[in-house]
Amino acid sequence: MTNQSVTTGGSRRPQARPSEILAAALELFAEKGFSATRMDDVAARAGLSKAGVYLYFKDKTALLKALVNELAGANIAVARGIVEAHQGPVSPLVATILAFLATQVRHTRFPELIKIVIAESRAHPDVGQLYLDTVINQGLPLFEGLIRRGIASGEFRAVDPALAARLMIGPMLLAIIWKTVFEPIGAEALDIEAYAAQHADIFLRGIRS
Amino acid sequence: MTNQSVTTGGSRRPQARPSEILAAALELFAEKGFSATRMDDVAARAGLSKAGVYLYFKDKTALLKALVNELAGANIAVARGIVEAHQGPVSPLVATILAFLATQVRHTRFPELIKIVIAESRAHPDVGQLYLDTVINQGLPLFEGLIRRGIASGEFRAVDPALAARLMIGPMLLAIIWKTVFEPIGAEALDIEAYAAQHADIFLRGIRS
DNA sequence: GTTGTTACTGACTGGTTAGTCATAATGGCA
DNA sequence: TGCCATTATGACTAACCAGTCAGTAACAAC
Repeated sequence: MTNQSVTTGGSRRPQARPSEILAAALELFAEKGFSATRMDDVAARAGLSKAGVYLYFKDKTALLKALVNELAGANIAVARGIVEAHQGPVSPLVATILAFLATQVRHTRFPELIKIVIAESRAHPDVGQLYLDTVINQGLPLFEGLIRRGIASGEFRAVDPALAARLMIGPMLLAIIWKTVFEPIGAEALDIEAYAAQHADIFLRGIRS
Repeated sequence: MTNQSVTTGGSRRPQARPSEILAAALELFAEKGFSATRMDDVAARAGLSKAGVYLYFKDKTALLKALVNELAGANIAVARGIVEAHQGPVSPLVATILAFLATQVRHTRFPELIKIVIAESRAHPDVGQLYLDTVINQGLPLFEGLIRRGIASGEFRAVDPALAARLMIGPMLLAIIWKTVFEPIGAEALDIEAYAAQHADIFLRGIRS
Protein backbone atom coordinates (compact mmCIF):
# COMPACT_ATOMS: atom_id res chain seq x y z
CA MET A 1 0.00 0.00 0.00
CA THR A 2 2.54 2.64 1.04
CA ASN A 3 5.53 3.74 -0.90
CA GLN A 4 8.38 1.24 -1.10
CA SER A 5 10.04 2.70 -4.12
CA VAL A 6 13.12 4.75 -4.88
CA THR A 7 11.46 8.15 -4.88
CA THR A 8 10.46 9.68 -1.59
CA GLY A 9 6.99 10.26 -0.13
CA GLY A 10 3.96 12.06 -1.44
CA SER A 11 1.95 10.84 -4.38
CA ARG A 12 4.79 10.43 -6.84
CA ARG A 13 5.60 6.74 -7.05
CA PRO A 14 6.53 5.96 -10.65
CA GLN A 15 8.28 2.69 -9.79
CA ALA A 16 5.31 1.18 -7.97
CA ARG A 17 2.60 2.46 -10.29
CA PRO A 18 2.45 -0.20 -12.99
CA SER A 19 2.00 -3.12 -10.62
CA GLU A 20 -0.52 -1.17 -8.55
CA ILE A 21 -2.53 -0.41 -11.67
CA LEU A 22 -2.37 -4.02 -12.84
CA ALA A 23 -3.49 -5.27 -9.44
CA ALA A 24 -6.47 -2.92 -9.53
CA ALA A 25 -7.29 -3.90 -13.08
CA LEU A 26 -7.15 -7.61 -12.30
CA GLU A 27 -9.51 -7.24 -9.37
CA LEU A 28 -11.99 -5.21 -11.36
CA PHE A 29 -11.84 -7.35 -14.47
CA ALA A 30 -12.48 -10.42 -12.33
CA GLU A 31 -15.35 -8.74 -10.50
CA LYS A 32 -17.14 -7.02 -13.35
CA GLY A 33 -15.65 -8.28 -16.58
CA PHE A 34 -13.48 -6.38 -19.02
CA SER A 35 -16.01 -4.24 -20.91
CA ALA A 36 -17.93 -3.29 -17.80
CA THR A 37 -14.78 -2.03 -16.09
CA ARG A 38 -14.20 1.65 -16.72
CA MET A 39 -10.74 3.12 -16.85
CA ASP A 40 -11.92 5.57 -14.20
CA ASP A 41 -12.60 2.61 -11.89
CA VAL A 42 -9.17 1.13 -12.44
CA ALA A 43 -7.58 4.51 -11.82
CA ALA A 44 -9.59 5.13 -8.67
CA ARG A 45 -8.75 1.74 -7.19
CA ALA A 46 -5.08 2.22 -8.02
CA GLY A 47 -5.16 5.61 -6.35
CA LEU A 48 -4.63 7.99 -9.24
CA SER A 49 -6.56 9.67 -12.01
CA LYS A 50 -7.62 8.11 -15.28
CA ALA A 51 -5.18 10.22 -17.25
CA GLY A 52 -2.46 8.95 -14.94
CA VAL A 53 -3.12 5.38 -16.01
CA TYR A 54 -2.43 6.39 -19.58
CA LEU A 55 1.08 7.47 -18.57
CA TYR A 56 1.86 3.81 -17.89
CA PHE A 57 -0.38 1.91 -20.28
CA LYS A 58 -1.17 2.79 -23.84
CA ASP A 59 -4.62 1.25 -23.88
CA LYS A 60 -7.27 -0.52 -21.94
CA THR A 61 -6.23 -3.55 -23.93
CA ALA A 62 -2.63 -3.09 -22.82
CA LEU A 63 -3.75 -3.75 -19.27
CA LEU A 64 -5.28 -7.06 -20.29
CA LYS A 65 -2.22 -8.04 -22.31
CA ALA A 66 0.09 -7.27 -19.41
CA LEU A 67 -2.07 -9.40 -17.12
CA VAL A 68 -2.08 -12.32 -19.53
CA ASN A 69 1.69 -12.13 -19.80
CA GLU A 70 2.17 -11.91 -16.06
CA LEU A 71 -0.29 -14.52 -14.78
CA ALA A 72 -0.50 -17.02 -17.56
CA GLY A 73 3.16 -16.88 -18.37
CA ALA A 74 4.02 -17.56 -14.73
CA ASN A 75 1.72 -20.57 -14.57
CA ILE A 76 3.14 -22.09 -17.68
CA ALA A 77 6.65 -21.59 -16.38
CA VAL A 78 5.77 -23.47 -13.19
CA ALA A 79 4.14 -26.30 -15.14
CA ARG A 80 7.17 -26.54 -17.36
CA GLY A 81 9.40 -26.69 -14.29
CA ILE A 82 7.34 -29.53 -12.81
CA VAL A 83 7.42 -31.47 -16.05
CA GLU A 84 11.11 -31.03 -16.77
CA ALA A 85 12.24 -31.80 -13.24
CA HIS A 86 10.38 -35.08 -13.17
CA GLN A 87 12.11 -38.43 -13.59
CA GLY A 88 10.60 -41.89 -13.88
CA PRO A 89 7.08 -42.96 -14.84
CA VAL A 90 4.87 -40.17 -16.17
CA SER A 91 1.52 -41.32 -14.76
CA PRO A 92 2.06 -39.72 -11.36
CA LEU A 93 3.30 -36.63 -13.17
CA VAL A 94 0.00 -36.35 -15.01
CA ALA A 95 -1.83 -36.55 -11.70
CA THR A 96 0.49 -33.93 -10.21
CA ILE A 97 -0.02 -31.54 -13.10
CA LEU A 98 -3.79 -31.87 -12.88
CA ALA A 99 -3.71 -31.32 -9.13
CA PHE A 100 -1.55 -28.25 -9.69
CA LEU A 101 -4.01 -26.89 -12.23
CA ALA A 102 -6.84 -27.54 -9.77
CA THR A 103 -5.22 -25.44 -7.08
CA GLN A 104 -4.54 -22.69 -9.60
CA VAL A 105 -8.18 -22.76 -10.61
CA ARG A 106 -9.35 -22.60 -7.03
CA HIS A 107 -6.95 -20.13 -5.55
CA THR A 108 -5.90 -17.65 -8.23
CA ARG A 109 -7.46 -15.22 -10.67
CA PHE A 110 -6.33 -17.40 -13.54
CA PRO A 111 -9.85 -18.66 -14.30
CA GLU A 112 -11.29 -15.19 -14.53
CA LEU A 113 -8.49 -14.14 -16.83
CA ILE A 114 -9.13 -17.05 -19.15
CA LYS A 115 -12.83 -16.31 -19.19
CA ILE A 116 -12.09 -12.72 -20.12
CA VAL A 117 -9.75 -13.73 -22.92
CA ILE A 118 -12.45 -16.03 -24.27
CA ALA A 119 -15.05 -13.31 -24.03
CA GLU A 120 -12.94 -10.56 -25.57
CA SER A 121 -10.96 -12.38 -28.21
CA ARG A 122 -13.32 -11.38 -30.97
CA ALA A 123 -13.24 -7.70 -30.05
CA HIS A 124 -9.50 -7.83 -29.30
CA PRO A 125 -7.86 -10.47 -31.47
CA ASP A 126 -4.39 -9.47 -30.35
CA VAL A 127 -5.25 -10.50 -26.81
CA GLY A 128 -6.42 -13.87 -28.07
CA GLN A 129 -3.26 -14.13 -30.11
CA LEU A 130 -1.11 -13.38 -27.11
CA TYR A 131 -2.91 -16.04 -25.10
CA LEU A 132 -2.50 -18.50 -27.94
CA ASP A 133 1.24 -17.82 -28.06
CA THR A 134 1.85 -17.55 -24.33
CA VAL A 135 -0.33 -20.31 -22.97
CA ILE A 136 -1.80 -22.65 -25.55
CA ASN A 137 1.23 -23.00 -27.78
CA GLN A 138 3.45 -23.39 -24.71
CA GLY A 139 1.21 -25.65 -22.66
CA LEU A 140 -0.13 -28.06 -25.23
CA PRO A 141 3.26 -29.21 -26.56
CA LEU A 142 4.36 -29.67 -22.97
CA PHE A 143 1.48 -32.03 -22.26
CA GLU A 144 1.81 -33.64 -25.64
CA GLY A 145 5.45 -34.44 -24.86
CA LEU A 146 4.30 -35.97 -21.61
CA ILE A 147 1.95 -38.32 -23.41
CA ARG A 148 4.69 -39.18 -25.87
CA ARG A 149 7.04 -40.02 -23.03
CA GLY A 150 4.44 -42.36 -21.59
CA ILE A 151 3.88 -44.06 -24.91
CA ALA A 152 7.62 -44.39 -25.52
CA SER A 153 8.15 -45.96 -22.11
CA GLY A 154 5.30 -48.40 -22.66
CA GLU A 155 3.20 -46.91 -19.86
CA PHE A 156 0.52 -45.64 -22.25
CA ARG A 157 -0.98 -47.23 -25.29
CA ALA A 158 -0.60 -45.58 -28.67
CA VAL A 159 -3.19 -42.81 -28.47
CA ASP A 160 -2.90 -39.65 -30.56
CA PRO A 161 -0.75 -37.37 -28.38
CA ALA A 162 -2.18 -34.12 -29.71
CA LEU A 163 -5.74 -35.22 -29.01
CA ALA A 164 -4.82 -36.78 -25.68
CA ALA A 165 -3.17 -33.57 -24.51
CA ARG A 166 -6.38 -31.69 -25.21
CA LEU A 167 -8.42 -34.39 -23.50
CA MET A 168 -6.20 -33.95 -20.49
CA ILE A 169 -6.96 -30.26 -20.06
CA GLY A 170 -10.51 -30.17 -21.45
CA PRO A 171 -12.10 -30.99 -18.12
CA MET A 172 -10.08 -28.26 -16.44
CA LEU A 173 -11.53 -25.77 -18.89
CA LEU A 174 -14.98 -26.92 -17.87
CA ALA A 175 -14.04 -26.32 -14.24
CA ILE A 176 -12.88 -22.81 -15.14
CA ILE A 177 -16.11 -21.98 -16.95
CA TRP A 178 -18.15 -23.53 -14.21
CA LYS A 179 -16.46 -21.43 -11.56
CA THR A 180 -16.46 -18.15 -13.42
CA VAL A 181 -19.77 -18.33 -15.28
CA PHE A 182 -22.20 -20.61 -13.53
CA GLU A 183 -21.27 -20.47 -9.86
CA PRO A 184 -21.79 -16.69 -9.78
CA ILE A 185 -25.37 -17.16 -10.99
CA GLY A 186 -26.32 -19.80 -8.50
CA ALA A 187 -24.98 -23.13 -9.72
CA GLU A 188 -23.74 -25.35 -6.93
CA ALA A 189 -20.00 -25.21 -6.35
CA LEU A 190 -17.77 -27.81 -7.94
CA ASP A 191 -15.16 -29.53 -5.77
CA ILE A 192 -12.33 -28.85 -8.16
CA GLU A 193 -9.67 -30.91 -6.41
CA ALA A 194 -11.91 -33.99 -6.26
CA TYR A 195 -12.92 -33.41 -9.86
CA ALA A 196 -9.31 -33.17 -11.00
CA ALA A 197 -8.41 -36.29 -9.01
CA GLN A 198 -11.22 -38.31 -10.56
CA HIS A 199 -10.22 -36.98 -13.96
CA ALA A 200 -6.62 -38.10 -13.43
CA ASP A 201 -7.82 -41.50 -12.30
CA ILE A 202 -10.15 -42.10 -15.26
CA PHE A 203 -7.85 -40.56 -17.82
CA LEU A 204 -4.81 -42.58 -16.73
CA ARG A 205 -6.78 -45.82 -16.67
CA GLY A 206 -8.06 -44.93 -20.08
CA ILE A 207 -4.67 -44.51 -21.72
CA ARG A 208 -2.48 -47.03 -19.93
CA SER A 209 -1.46 -50.08 -21.90
CA MET B 1 -37.62 -16.13 -47.71
CA THR B 2 -40.95 -15.21 -49.28
CA ASN B 3 -44.22 -14.87 -47.51
CA GLN B 4 -45.80 -18.11 -46.40
CA SER B 5 -48.06 -16.60 -43.80
CA VAL B 6 -51.71 -15.73 -43.42
CA THR B 7 -51.50 -12.13 -44.56
CA THR B 8 -50.99 -11.49 -48.25
CA GLY B 9 -47.99 -9.99 -50.07
CA GLY B 10 -46.15 -6.71 -49.66
CA SER B 11 -44.01 -5.95 -46.66
CA ARG B 12 -46.49 -6.86 -43.95
CA ARG B 13 -45.57 -10.33 -42.75
CA PRO B 14 -46.20 -10.43 -39.02
CA GLN B 15 -46.25 -14.24 -38.85
CA ALA B 16 -42.87 -14.73 -40.46
CA ARG B 17 -41.09 -11.84 -38.77
CA PRO B 18 -39.92 -13.34 -35.47
CA SER B 19 -38.10 -16.27 -37.05
CA GLU B 20 -36.61 -14.04 -39.74
CA ILE B 21 -35.30 -11.68 -37.09
CA LEU B 22 -33.90 -14.55 -35.03
CA ALA B 23 -32.16 -16.04 -38.06
CA ALA B 24 -30.55 -12.68 -38.80
CA ALA B 25 -29.55 -12.23 -35.17
CA LEU B 26 -28.00 -15.69 -34.96
CA GLU B 27 -25.90 -15.11 -38.06
CA LEU B 28 -24.66 -11.77 -36.84
CA PHE B 29 -24.02 -12.85 -33.27
CA ALA B 30 -21.99 -15.78 -34.58
CA GLU B 31 -20.04 -13.56 -36.99
CA LYS B 32 -19.34 -10.55 -34.83
CA GLY B 33 -20.31 -11.42 -31.27
CA PHE B 34 -23.20 -10.10 -29.25
CA SER B 35 -21.99 -6.67 -28.18
CA ALA B 36 -20.52 -5.83 -31.55
CA THR B 37 -23.80 -6.57 -33.30
CA ARG B 38 -25.97 -3.50 -33.60
CA MET B 39 -29.73 -3.69 -33.62
CA ASP B 40 -29.63 -1.78 -36.88
CA ASP B 41 -27.60 -4.62 -38.39
CA VAL B 42 -30.05 -7.24 -37.24
CA ALA B 43 -32.94 -5.21 -38.59
CA ALA B 44 -31.25 -4.62 -41.93
CA ARG B 45 -30.44 -8.29 -42.42
CA ALA B 46 -33.97 -9.27 -41.46
CA GLY B 47 -35.34 -6.76 -43.96
CA LEU B 48 -37.03 -4.18 -41.75
CA SER B 49 -36.14 -1.17 -39.66
CA LYS B 50 -34.70 -1.20 -36.18
CA ALA B 51 -37.90 0.08 -34.65
CA GLY B 52 -39.65 -2.80 -36.34
CA VAL B 53 -37.54 -5.30 -34.45
CA TYR B 54 -38.79 -3.80 -31.23
CA LEU B 55 -42.36 -4.68 -32.21
CA TYR B 56 -41.41 -8.34 -31.86
CA PHE B 57 -38.67 -8.36 -29.24
CA LYS B 58 -38.52 -6.31 -26.10
CA ASP B 59 -34.77 -6.13 -25.91
CA LYS B 60 -31.50 -7.00 -27.53
CA THR B 61 -31.22 -9.54 -24.74
CA ALA B 62 -34.58 -11.01 -25.67
CA LEU B 63 -33.09 -12.03 -29.01
CA LEU B 64 -30.33 -13.92 -27.26
CA LYS B 65 -32.75 -15.57 -24.87
CA ALA B 66 -35.00 -16.69 -27.69
CA LEU B 67 -32.01 -18.17 -29.50
CA VAL B 68 -30.86 -20.06 -26.42
CA ASN B 69 -34.32 -21.47 -25.96
CA GLU B 70 -34.64 -22.46 -29.58
CA LEU B 71 -31.21 -23.98 -30.32
CA ALA B 72 -30.09 -25.28 -26.99
CA GLY B 73 -33.49 -26.57 -26.03
CA ALA B 74 -33.76 -28.47 -29.31
CA ASN B 75 -30.35 -30.09 -28.84
CA ILE B 76 -31.15 -31.21 -25.34
CA ALA B 77 -34.44 -32.66 -26.52
CA VAL B 78 -32.63 -34.71 -29.15
CA ALA B 79 -30.03 -35.92 -26.65
CA ARG B 80 -32.81 -36.89 -24.23
CA GLY B 81 -34.52 -38.79 -27.03
CA ILE B 82 -31.37 -40.70 -27.84
CA VAL B 83 -30.77 -41.57 -24.21
CA GLU B 84 -34.30 -42.62 -23.39
CA ALA B 85 -34.79 -44.69 -26.51
CA HIS B 86 -31.67 -46.71 -25.85
CA GLN B 87 -31.79 -50.24 -24.46
CA GLY B 88 -28.96 -52.49 -23.36
CA PRO B 89 -25.38 -51.62 -22.38
CA VAL B 90 -24.70 -47.92 -21.96
CA SER B 91 -21.10 -47.82 -23.24
CA PRO B 92 -22.09 -47.55 -26.90
CA LEU B 93 -24.65 -44.97 -25.88
CA VAL B 94 -21.93 -42.79 -24.38
CA ALA B 95 -20.01 -43.04 -27.63
CA THR B 96 -23.14 -42.21 -29.61
CA ILE B 97 -23.90 -39.16 -27.49
CA LEU B 98 -20.35 -37.86 -27.84
CA ALA B 99 -20.43 -38.39 -31.59
CA PHE B 100 -23.75 -36.55 -31.73
CA LEU B 101 -22.28 -33.63 -29.79
CA ALA B 102 -19.31 -33.61 -32.15
CA THR B 103 -21.53 -33.21 -35.21
CA GLN B 104 -23.48 -30.49 -33.46
CA VAL B 105 -20.25 -28.68 -32.69
CA ARG B 106 -19.05 -28.98 -36.25
CA HIS B 107 -22.21 -28.29 -38.18
CA THR B 108 -24.40 -25.92 -36.18
CA ARG B 109 -24.22 -22.50 -34.56
CA PHE B 110 -24.46 -24.14 -31.15
CA PRO B 111 -20.79 -23.48 -30.31
CA GLU B 112 -21.04 -19.80 -31.10
CA LEU B 113 -24.14 -19.52 -28.97
CA ILE B 114 -22.42 -21.15 -26.02
CA LYS B 115 -19.44 -18.87 -26.43
CA ILE B 116 -21.73 -15.87 -26.42
CA VAL B 117 -23.53 -17.04 -23.31
CA ILE B 118 -20.20 -17.47 -21.57
CA ALA B 119 -19.02 -14.06 -22.69
CA GLU B 120 -22.21 -12.21 -21.79
CA SER B 121 -23.35 -13.96 -18.64
CA ARG B 122 -21.83 -11.36 -16.40
CA ALA B 123 -23.45 -8.46 -18.22
CA HIS B 124 -26.72 -10.39 -18.67
CA PRO B 125 -27.15 -12.81 -15.78
CA ASP B 126 -30.64 -13.74 -16.89
CA VAL B 127 -29.21 -15.20 -20.09
CA GLY B 128 -26.77 -17.25 -18.07
CA GLN B 129 -29.62 -18.32 -15.83
CA LEU B 130 -31.70 -19.40 -18.78
CA TYR B 131 -28.81 -21.43 -20.13
CA LEU B 132 -28.26 -22.98 -16.73
CA ASP B 133 -31.92 -24.00 -16.56
CA THR B 134 -32.36 -25.00 -20.19
CA VAL B 135 -29.12 -26.78 -20.92
CA ILE B 136 -26.94 -27.48 -17.91
CA ASN B 137 -29.64 -28.52 -15.50
CA GLN B 138 -31.26 -30.63 -18.19
CA GLY B 139 -28.16 -32.12 -19.73
CA LEU B 140 -26.05 -32.94 -16.71
CA PRO B 141 -28.66 -35.08 -14.91
CA LEU B 142 -29.23 -36.88 -18.19
CA PHE B 143 -25.57 -37.83 -18.44
CA GLU B 144 -25.38 -38.47 -14.73
CA GLY B 145 -28.25 -40.96 -15.06
CA LEU B 146 -26.37 -42.63 -17.87
CA ILE B 147 -23.33 -43.14 -15.67
CA ARG B 148 -25.57 -44.46 -12.90
CA ARG B 149 -27.13 -46.94 -15.27
CA GLY B 150 -23.69 -48.20 -16.21
CA ILE B 151 -22.65 -48.54 -12.61
CA ALA B 152 -25.88 -50.32 -11.69
CA SER B 153 -25.48 -52.78 -14.55
CA GLY B 154 -21.89 -53.49 -13.55
CA GLU B 155 -20.47 -52.01 -16.77
CA PHE B 156 -18.77 -49.13 -14.97
CA ARG B 157 -16.91 -49.05 -11.70
CA ALA B 158 -18.18 -46.91 -8.86
CA VAL B 159 -17.06 -43.45 -9.93
CA ASP B 160 -18.84 -40.32 -8.71
CA PRO B 161 -21.62 -39.86 -11.30
CA ALA B 162 -21.85 -36.09 -10.94
CA LEU B 163 -18.12 -35.66 -11.55
CA ALA B 164 -18.06 -38.28 -14.29
CA ALA B 165 -20.89 -36.55 -16.17
CA ARG B 166 -18.86 -33.34 -16.18
CA LEU B 167 -15.75 -35.22 -17.24
CA MET B 168 -17.74 -36.61 -20.12
CA ILE B 169 -18.65 -33.21 -21.54
CA GLY B 170 -15.58 -31.22 -20.44
CA PRO B 171 -13.59 -32.12 -23.56
CA MET B 172 -16.51 -31.07 -25.75
CA LEU B 173 -16.44 -27.66 -24.14
CA LEU B 174 -12.78 -27.40 -25.04
CA ALA B 175 -13.66 -28.26 -28.63
CA ILE B 176 -16.29 -25.50 -28.60
CA ILE B 177 -13.87 -22.90 -27.27
CA TRP B 178 -11.18 -24.06 -29.65
CA LYS B 179 -13.45 -23.69 -32.63
CA THR B 180 -15.01 -20.37 -31.70
CA VAL B 181 -12.07 -18.60 -30.06
CA PHE B 182 -8.78 -19.96 -31.30
CA GLU B 183 -9.44 -21.20 -34.80
CA PRO B 184 -10.62 -17.75 -35.91
CA ILE B 185 -7.28 -16.26 -34.83
CA GLY B 186 -5.10 -18.77 -36.58
CA ALA B 187 -4.93 -21.90 -34.45
CA GLU B 188 -4.92 -25.09 -36.49
CA ALA B 189 -8.29 -26.76 -36.86
CA LEU B 190 -9.26 -29.55 -34.52
CA ASP B 191 -10.71 -32.74 -36.00
CA ILE B 192 -13.70 -32.77 -33.72
CA GLU B 193 -15.08 -36.15 -34.69
CA ALA B 194 -11.72 -37.87 -34.17
CA TYR B 195 -11.29 -35.99 -30.91
CA ALA B 196 -14.71 -37.06 -29.65
CA ALA B 197 -14.05 -40.66 -30.71
CA GLN B 198 -10.74 -40.77 -28.86
CA HIS B 199 -12.40 -39.19 -25.88
CA ALA B 200 -15.13 -41.85 -25.86
CA ASP B 201 -12.50 -44.53 -26.13
CA ILE B 202 -10.32 -43.26 -23.29
CA PHE B 203 -13.22 -42.29 -21.06
CA LEU B 204 -14.99 -45.62 -21.41
CA ARG B 205 -11.81 -47.58 -20.74
CA GLY B 206 -11.27 -45.35 -17.76
CA ILE B 207 -14.58 -46.04 -16.09
CA ARG B 208 -15.35 -49.63 -17.04
CA SER B 209 -15.05 -52.17 -14.27
C1' DG C 1 14.91 30.58 -4.97
C1' DT C 2 14.94 29.74 -9.52
C1' DT C 3 14.89 26.48 -13.13
C1' DG C 4 14.09 22.14 -15.49
C1' DT C 5 11.99 17.78 -15.36
C1' DT C 6 8.93 14.36 -14.14
C1' DA C 7 4.43 12.93 -12.35
C1' DC C 8 0.00 13.97 -12.32
C1' DT C 9 -4.97 15.82 -13.01
C1' DG C 10 -9.76 18.00 -14.26
C1' DA C 11 -12.33 18.88 -17.76
C1' DC C 12 -13.40 17.97 -22.23
C1' DT C 13 -14.44 15.65 -26.91
C1' DG C 14 -16.01 12.57 -30.18
C1' DG C 15 -17.99 8.51 -31.42
C1' DT C 16 -21.12 4.94 -30.42
C1' DT C 17 -25.74 2.83 -30.01
C1' DA C 18 -29.95 0.91 -27.37
C1' DG C 19 -34.33 2.16 -27.15
C1' DT C 20 -38.43 5.65 -28.10
C1' DC C 21 -42.01 8.17 -30.43
C1' DA C 22 -44.72 10.73 -33.52
C1' DT C 23 -46.08 9.76 -37.88
C1' DA C 24 -47.04 7.14 -42.02
C1' DA C 25 -48.20 3.30 -45.04
C1' DT C 26 -50.97 -1.00 -45.64
C1' DG C 27 -54.76 -3.87 -46.31
C1' DG C 28 -59.12 -5.99 -44.69
C1' DC C 29 -63.73 -4.83 -44.54
C1' DA C 30 -68.37 -2.46 -44.55
C1' DT D 1 -64.75 4.76 -51.18
C1' DG D 2 -63.55 5.56 -46.77
C1' DC D 3 -62.56 3.75 -42.08
C1' DC D 4 -59.68 1.60 -38.56
C1' DA D 5 -56.54 -1.55 -36.60
C1' DT D 6 -52.20 -3.31 -37.52
C1' DT D 7 -47.58 -2.98 -39.08
C1' DA D 8 -43.94 -0.23 -40.05
C1' DT D 9 -40.33 3.67 -40.05
C1' DG D 10 -37.06 7.99 -39.80
C1' DA D 11 -35.37 10.83 -36.80
C1' DC D 12 -34.27 11.63 -32.31
C1' DT D 13 -32.35 11.36 -27.37
C1' DA D 14 -30.02 10.10 -23.58
C1' DA D 15 -26.32 7.79 -21.69
C1' DC D 16 -21.95 5.98 -21.81
C1' DC D 17 -16.92 6.05 -21.79
C1' DA D 18 -12.09 5.58 -24.05
C1' DG D 19 -8.74 8.50 -24.83
C1' DT D 20 -6.69 13.54 -25.02
C1' DC D 21 -4.70 17.83 -23.61
C1' DA D 22 -3.63 22.06 -21.53
C1' DG D 23 -2.25 23.11 -17.41
C1' DT D 24 -0.57 22.22 -12.35
C1' DA D 25 2.04 20.32 -8.46
C1' DA D 26 6.15 18.09 -6.67
C1' DC D 27 10.75 17.30 -6.57
C1' DA D 28 15.98 17.70 -7.65
C1' DA D 29 19.84 20.34 -8.71
C1' DC D 30 22.46 24.16 -8.24
